[in-house]
Amino acid sequence: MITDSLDLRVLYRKLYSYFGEQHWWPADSKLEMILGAILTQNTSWKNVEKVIKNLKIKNLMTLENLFKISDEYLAEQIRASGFYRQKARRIKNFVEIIIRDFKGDLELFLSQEDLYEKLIRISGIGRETADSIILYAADKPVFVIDIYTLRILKRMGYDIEENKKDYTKAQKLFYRSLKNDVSLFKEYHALLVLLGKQYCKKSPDCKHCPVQELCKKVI
DNA sequence: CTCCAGGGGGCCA
DNA sequence: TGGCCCCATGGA
Repeated sequence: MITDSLDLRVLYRKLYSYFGEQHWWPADSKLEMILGAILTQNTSWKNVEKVIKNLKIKNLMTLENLFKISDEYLAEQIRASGFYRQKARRIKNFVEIIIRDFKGDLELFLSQEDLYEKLIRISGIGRETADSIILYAADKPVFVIDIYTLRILKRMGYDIEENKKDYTKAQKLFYRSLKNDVSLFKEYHALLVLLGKQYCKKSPDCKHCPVQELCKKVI
């Protein structure tokens, strides 16, 4: 088992030099970032882009308008992102908290000391979505773990399974290896997703993978 | 046709 | 806790 934290620093350097800056999260506002985080749950970003574009056209990229409309109407507007009835309710759950408990002040909500606990309490926002919001909307240094990250760590030889139960375990690996830097965490997560999408898929393309020398078994 | 995507919640042992 | 099932569209 590889436990040398140097590997995770080497991985970042190699990914960064190969792929370059990713400038995540791609969103025009914090609200858009948060909606994107909910909409992309187990869903391709391509579909989410369509929905975000549609929400802007329908003038629904505001807390007030999202609060006003019915679940059914919102569900119709986000149909292309899948799980649309659930996600409509999840978005409403979030919006209702901001409107009712924070007077619609999203910045005030994001500056809460116990932001993670407040986020995780909202039905439809789990660990990954909460961490994504804290990193990319509140700009606080948490390392986001997703299925790609778990898969990459596993294939590199770490004692990690592609299962949410190893979320905290995977997070600790990065915390032990890296300095607490918001920009670094933002960029690293984006690079891991990119690597996962292009080369470290379920059926991997190790032959062309830019970091295959860090992997335990190359297929 | 099948597989899977920038997850989360409910239920049950 | 952890395993299983459900949610659902759209692209490859």
